[in-house]
Amino acid sequence: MEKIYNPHSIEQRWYETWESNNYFSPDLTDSSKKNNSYCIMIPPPNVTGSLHMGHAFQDTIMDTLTRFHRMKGDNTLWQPGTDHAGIATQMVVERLINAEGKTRHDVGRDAFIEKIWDWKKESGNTITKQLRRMGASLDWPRERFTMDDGLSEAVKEVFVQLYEEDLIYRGKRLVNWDPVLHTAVSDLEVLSEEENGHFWHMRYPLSDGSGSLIVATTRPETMLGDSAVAVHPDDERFQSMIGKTIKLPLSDREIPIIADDYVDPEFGTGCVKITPAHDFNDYEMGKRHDLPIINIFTVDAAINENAPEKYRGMDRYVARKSIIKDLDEADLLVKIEDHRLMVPRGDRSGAVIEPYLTDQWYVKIAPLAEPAIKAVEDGDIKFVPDNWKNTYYEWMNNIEDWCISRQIWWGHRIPAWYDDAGNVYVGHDEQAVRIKHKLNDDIQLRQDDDVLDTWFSSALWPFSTLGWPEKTQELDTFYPTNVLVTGFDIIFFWVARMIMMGLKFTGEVPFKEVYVHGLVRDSHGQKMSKSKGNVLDPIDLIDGIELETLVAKRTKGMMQPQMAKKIEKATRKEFKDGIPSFGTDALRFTFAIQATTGRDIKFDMGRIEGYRNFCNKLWNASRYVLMNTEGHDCGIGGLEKHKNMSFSLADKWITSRLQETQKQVIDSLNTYRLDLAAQAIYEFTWNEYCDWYLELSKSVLSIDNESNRDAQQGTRYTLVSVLENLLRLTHPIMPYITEEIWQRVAPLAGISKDTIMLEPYPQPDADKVNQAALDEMNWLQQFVLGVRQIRSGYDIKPGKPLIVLLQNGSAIDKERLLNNELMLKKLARLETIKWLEESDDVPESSTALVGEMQLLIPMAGLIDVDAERERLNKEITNNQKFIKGLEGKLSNENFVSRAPENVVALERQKLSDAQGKLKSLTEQLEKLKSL
RNA sequence: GGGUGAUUAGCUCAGCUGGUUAGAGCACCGCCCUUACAAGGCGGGGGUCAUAAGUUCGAAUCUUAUAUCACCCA
Repeated sequence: MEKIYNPHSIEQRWYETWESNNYFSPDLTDSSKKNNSYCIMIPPPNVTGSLHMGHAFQDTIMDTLTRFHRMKGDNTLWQPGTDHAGIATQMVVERLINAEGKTRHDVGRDAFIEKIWDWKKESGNTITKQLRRMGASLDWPRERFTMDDGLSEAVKEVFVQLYEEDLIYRGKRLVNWDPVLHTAVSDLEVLSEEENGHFWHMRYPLSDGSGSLIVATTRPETMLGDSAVAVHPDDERFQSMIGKTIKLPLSDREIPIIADDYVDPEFGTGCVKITPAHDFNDYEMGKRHDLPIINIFTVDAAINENAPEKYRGMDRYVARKSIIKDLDEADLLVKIEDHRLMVPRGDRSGAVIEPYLTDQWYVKIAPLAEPAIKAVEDGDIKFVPDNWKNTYYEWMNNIEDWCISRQIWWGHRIPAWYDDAGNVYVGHDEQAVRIKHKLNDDIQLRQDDDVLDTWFSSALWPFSTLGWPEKTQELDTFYPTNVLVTGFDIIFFWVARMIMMGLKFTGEVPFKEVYVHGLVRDSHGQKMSKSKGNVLDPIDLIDGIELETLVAKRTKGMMQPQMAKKIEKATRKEFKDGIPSFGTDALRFTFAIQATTGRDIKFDMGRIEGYRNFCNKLWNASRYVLMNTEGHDCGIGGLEKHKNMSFSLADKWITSRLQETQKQVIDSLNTYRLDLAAQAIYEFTWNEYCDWYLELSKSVLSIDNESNRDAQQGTRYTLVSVLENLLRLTHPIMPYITEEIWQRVAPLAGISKDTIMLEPYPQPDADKVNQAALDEMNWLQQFVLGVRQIRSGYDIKPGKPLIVLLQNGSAIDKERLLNNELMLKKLARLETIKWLEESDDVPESSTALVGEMQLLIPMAGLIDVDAERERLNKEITNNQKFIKGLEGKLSNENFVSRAPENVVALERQKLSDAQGKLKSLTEQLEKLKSL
């Protein structure tokens, strides 16, 4: 093995091996495995997208769970696939066409869609290649795409069924209209943010000339569509005006003054202009009062022919200016206030969304939501962490009908046809519609131009990918799936809709648990975004990137070029030497150890560097093991085959600790605490296996004679078996490095298999936990630590051999010393260890305690008496404080009588230990004084 | 305005159903290139657990209020 861990040379090779051997595929030939199936559906990434840090985090979680369950013996499927991402993809391709100076309308619908398919072929494997780089063990032969034939069939089937049950309807409603994209978008695709704006106060004169009202608005151009002015029914200021009419300025229409509870008398002037065609609240009020709905906008949000001629054709903001000017000239503009208001923008186009009256398709959601709420209430679906169910309820209880039609070209075209009379026919295809409704060929049918919201097909993902509506073996085996891993941002878009559709069409929940993870942010806690220039590409962390390339990447194609300088400066400052190559395993470990439930991750370069170092540590520890075991007798088969093999304290201890670690890792993975699992692995590997066990093994391996053969065999056996177990334990989180090392180590443990990833996951064995060994090892560690502290405290060179004298030892201490003298000498660099008799003179020493036993290092020429005195005094003071606290506690009648017995006993034990220690420290101080 | 979460060492975070002299990594200080690893070893310093009140024999942990921050929904 190379001296330095080099992820590059191993990762690519192993992934190809795994994939080409179909190790990722579940076994469907054996029906007995049906009962222990495990399945995760990947949230399908946009087919034309590329991997970002959020994906990398999420995929690490899913792959860790998948590999864990596969090794546990479950029949495991991680289902891959991509999403056609209607608007996003269409926009990408449209931009390409725009660059050629054409629009999609110049190209035409069919040709445009053809171009998108071409684009998909070209760029669609970017993200799947990147998923492979992450080590994701997805079953690639099953890869699906939301627009492939099978899934499209499922979409039609669902649409037709819902329509036939009156759960899909077509209606003229106010929708969120994107005037740039020319399509309706759902509530969820609209992002409202507070922006600076104005509040215009306008005077509306009464028709009878008896006075006027002042209305305030943030969108004055909508006055062209006003059909009433509303006041609160109890508002005394306006009582006399209710029922009268107003002469609407500029339009010269007469509109009524109405009373409605909705009006907040405190807000603005207490009078609200009502524009039912262009405001959601006004629309509702218009329905209540039977007001006319006057649409004044074109699809571009320019003024249409329903408005006075003067304004027709003007863009909404041009019209706004013109209207303000005209009002001002007519002396009807009272004042303009600065105002912060919520501005709704399309999440794709960034355009200000207008409420707009159009014909759209809707899903009647209430009948679907009810069972979906119940499934969570009944515990059929559990959220992890649990509190997300509140967010889910909150939304589900206030859910509105879902607008599923989009006026774009890329997507599943709505399976509805119209005849010339305007009748609607819904069916799988035109032929089916004709047969069902007995329509002759001479009747012209025209398919609806709209396509379905992308989330409509995503909602079917958990069962459509498994072959639904066919009754497939895959559905039978893997549905309901086990867990959905997702960010909270799409609980509404996607999770809730999958639950509703899953229950509706399969009668079962689509997944039993929803694991909600946090967002990956930059090191300052900022969201990563192109415009901030703080985006990290997971592939760059794996492969490394030169500073210049990184700067170029971050500043290319900026929306606001003036930001480029700032970004360049910040990037050069943060990444002075670019980013080194950390490898996939280090990246995955970084994600895993930070995956505390429901918390965002601040991505810190220090962390990933630390875990790259951890990989190196594991690598080098393995080198040590191999160096000392290859070509030697490693006791393959264990005690059963080698009756004389003997185990040292260290062997028994590390074996015990391995069991405890395994238990903790398994428990943690079962409860989605990847952070605790990774933490346990890290600590065991570094702080126990490497820092103590490997060091202790050296003293056994250094004595190469006949009488030590059984002990060497035991140690070699333990070195190998613990490492082999540790590699399997770690594999789900770090697949590559564990496979690479395991290939060398497994044969030494008598295992000859092709891959670690199909080996069983380690199981803790309680019989292998040796409490006596754990206690004795603790004694040994205290001993070594005591010597090291003295050595370091007095600047004694690490290499200088020391003499240790022991006092006040019990029989156990004596026995333990006898057992471990060799190891102690080696670890603490001791020349001799000697018991002092009562009668012996005690030389000037610095001392440490191991329980009751005193450990003395003679000071002659090494240690400064004053310094030692000071050190003792300090420790005595600390100890006295501690004792005082304990005594206070134990003299408290309430504590002794009310606290559980074991707690009291523990405190008593602590007190007596501390008192013993104090006594011993005081004696030592006395000795120094008397000298 | 409503909701959710957070606040623990200089930084990034653990601390599970209340009982540790409050932990880790990074950073910091000192010593050391000891044949697995300097991407390392050994030792060390550093925290009134946001604030206040309460429950309790006992609170980082439970309750309430306040402050600050973040996100979601109006």
